[in-house]
Amino acid sequence: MLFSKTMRHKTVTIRDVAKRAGVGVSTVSYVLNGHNDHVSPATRDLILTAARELNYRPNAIARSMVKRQTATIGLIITELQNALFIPVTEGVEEVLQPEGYHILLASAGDATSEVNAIETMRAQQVDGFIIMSLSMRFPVDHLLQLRDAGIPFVVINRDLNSNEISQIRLDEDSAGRMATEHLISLGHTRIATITGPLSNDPLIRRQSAFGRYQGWRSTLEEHGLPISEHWILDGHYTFEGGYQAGLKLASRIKKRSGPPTACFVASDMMAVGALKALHDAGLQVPDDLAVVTIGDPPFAAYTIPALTTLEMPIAEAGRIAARMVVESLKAKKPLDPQCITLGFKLRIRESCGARG
Amino acid sequence: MLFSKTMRHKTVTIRDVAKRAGVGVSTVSYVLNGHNDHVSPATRDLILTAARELNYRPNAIARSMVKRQTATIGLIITELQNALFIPVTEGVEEVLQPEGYHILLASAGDATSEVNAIETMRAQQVDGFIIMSLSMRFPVDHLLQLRDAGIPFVVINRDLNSNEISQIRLDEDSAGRMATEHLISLGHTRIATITGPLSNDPLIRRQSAFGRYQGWRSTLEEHGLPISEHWILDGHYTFEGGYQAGLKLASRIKKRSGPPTACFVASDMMAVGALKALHDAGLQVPDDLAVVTIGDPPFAAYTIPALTTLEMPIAEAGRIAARMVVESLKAKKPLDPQCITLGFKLRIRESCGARG
DNA sequence: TTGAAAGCGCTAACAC
DNA sequence: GTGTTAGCGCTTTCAA
Repeated sequence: MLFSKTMRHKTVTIRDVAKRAGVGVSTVSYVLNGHNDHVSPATRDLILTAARELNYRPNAIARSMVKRQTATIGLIITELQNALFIPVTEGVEEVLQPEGYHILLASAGDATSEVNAIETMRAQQVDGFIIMSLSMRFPVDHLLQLRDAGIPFVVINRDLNSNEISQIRLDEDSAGRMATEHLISLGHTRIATITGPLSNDPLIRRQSAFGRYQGWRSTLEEHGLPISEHWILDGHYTFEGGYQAGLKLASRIKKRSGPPTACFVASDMMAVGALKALHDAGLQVPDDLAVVTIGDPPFAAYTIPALTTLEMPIAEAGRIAARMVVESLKAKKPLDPQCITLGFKLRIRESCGARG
Repeated sequence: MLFSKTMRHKTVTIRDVAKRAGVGVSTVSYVLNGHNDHVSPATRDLILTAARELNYRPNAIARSMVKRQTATIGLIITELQNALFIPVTEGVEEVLQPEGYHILLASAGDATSEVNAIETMRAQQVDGFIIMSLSMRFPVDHLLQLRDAGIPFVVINRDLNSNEISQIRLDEDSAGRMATEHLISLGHTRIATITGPLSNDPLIRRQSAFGRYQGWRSTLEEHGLPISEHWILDGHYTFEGGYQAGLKLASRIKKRSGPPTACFVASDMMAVGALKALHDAGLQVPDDLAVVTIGDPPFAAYTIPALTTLEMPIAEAGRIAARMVVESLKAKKPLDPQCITLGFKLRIRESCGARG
């Protein structure tokens, strides 16, 4: 260490480096930014050693100040507790980091705090936004405002019927269809469903829940298969909700009055709950009830039985979103609004039986 | 909207507000920062309306520039995929957000990228750091350097034998002991363990794995209970590792040559794997083998059987860490290094039998 | 009670 | 090739 303890709070600036190297600040700036074409190798070395000797550390804030960009992207998540948080963040980081962008993170569970988070981050001068939501209905005004401000951003997993906003959606309807088709292809004709929150309360209702449910319903209708209202159970997208729904299903099966032989469970958490309920009720999966679900968490292969499920392309959504805003930033062109819809992939394991 | 589309990129500055209100910039600054004592209510109103009319948005970057602090904390995580990521982040955000601090997020899986991440964030002028690790052995030099720079930071869950660095540790040893004691209190005398990576390779080895293993071992020794080397299986802290270890345990149990009747599984992921292995082998938990584990993920109550486990105080660690660095920042005093050790809490469910 | 002015550390014309 | 200089938008003495 070159510094005594007493000096350590004095920040070394580009001016100090310039002085020590006996050159002007702009030359230092050029070298530090790799604009070597304009600088002779000799001065270059001079500057580099001076910087090293002084333990110089460029101040990115000052740089942002003049360049008027921060190389920082705001990542807003509606719920940290949500399992999707990990994969999006992974995807986002994976593309942002090599591009030299940083992530400013905030969680915002409702519309008000989302507005606040965006406002704060705009104050922090983030260059763009990635907003990962829970597919609830949210007001859209503040997003349009963002767009008007020319700040690139993309919304993942929200139900927006605006074509002025870039968004990445998951094809929930076709997920419901794929799951149901899978069950039908296995010979099932009596198929129940455990849904996410279908409430009309916009604060609770999840669009994904509705989409998945619709997919299930349409598929049964198209195949001319029976739909019993008793076979539609709301599991609230929670473990416990899935458990309770599973219990109801189990009692129905035990009564043997034309019970379902299969069930489409709209989320992995609910599926885990349902599996336990069925087990607790003394029923066998898949023999008494085949189960297919959505979401492929790490534990899906280790439940009893292992879950046949539709993998959600969440990390991919994160990657795409990140790429979109980075592209826009690099091209210095506004992000022209597009809606990308991502599909799900079937992972066959045990919960629908050995054949699939 | 007051602006036409063409003007929307012209940023409104404090000077514009001052001009419009017919006052000096300093007065505007006072008002905007709530230093109302020095300003007459009349001018105050003037300024506030001017700001509103211009849709003025303060530039936090410029502010940071002069105040030389950013109200931003760097959060460095060794592995986004790790389940602990969610609870720490939650804890950290919970205390940081109301204090007006922001989170700059980065993942860094090895020592080199940790050094890089810290360097980048220092360039970004973060005010402090929270470093959440995987309890591997990491070099400590860059941390000491951070400390010398007077930047407050705390390290969570790393095995540092430096008393110059603030850290929050989990009492892994006593977790191992508690788990084992629980099994013993239930009458078990033949107790196996599935451990985390115990390898001597510092890149793989986890200190937590070692601590938990030691806790198990010491407890058995103190009780004069037998320890068979065959009862120590490395499950690598993964689902699959737990599964494989579970399979081995199962074959040992079936041979009936003095098999273990209980097992301390050092992580919840491994426990889930082991549960499945035991099930696949046709064995019953807890009847054929009681299982106690560490980590209380949301699904723990819904495995078959539900996991009796030791809850890790990870969110609490995040909260404490965040509080520590915020305190230090507010007091403008260096964080005096302390090592806080957090304990685990027993959650009794089904995997050790109805009695516990 | 208010305003003018001097920076915070850096980049990028613009001169030489 | 290299140095001088004018800001980026804000806070904060210091005078008035």
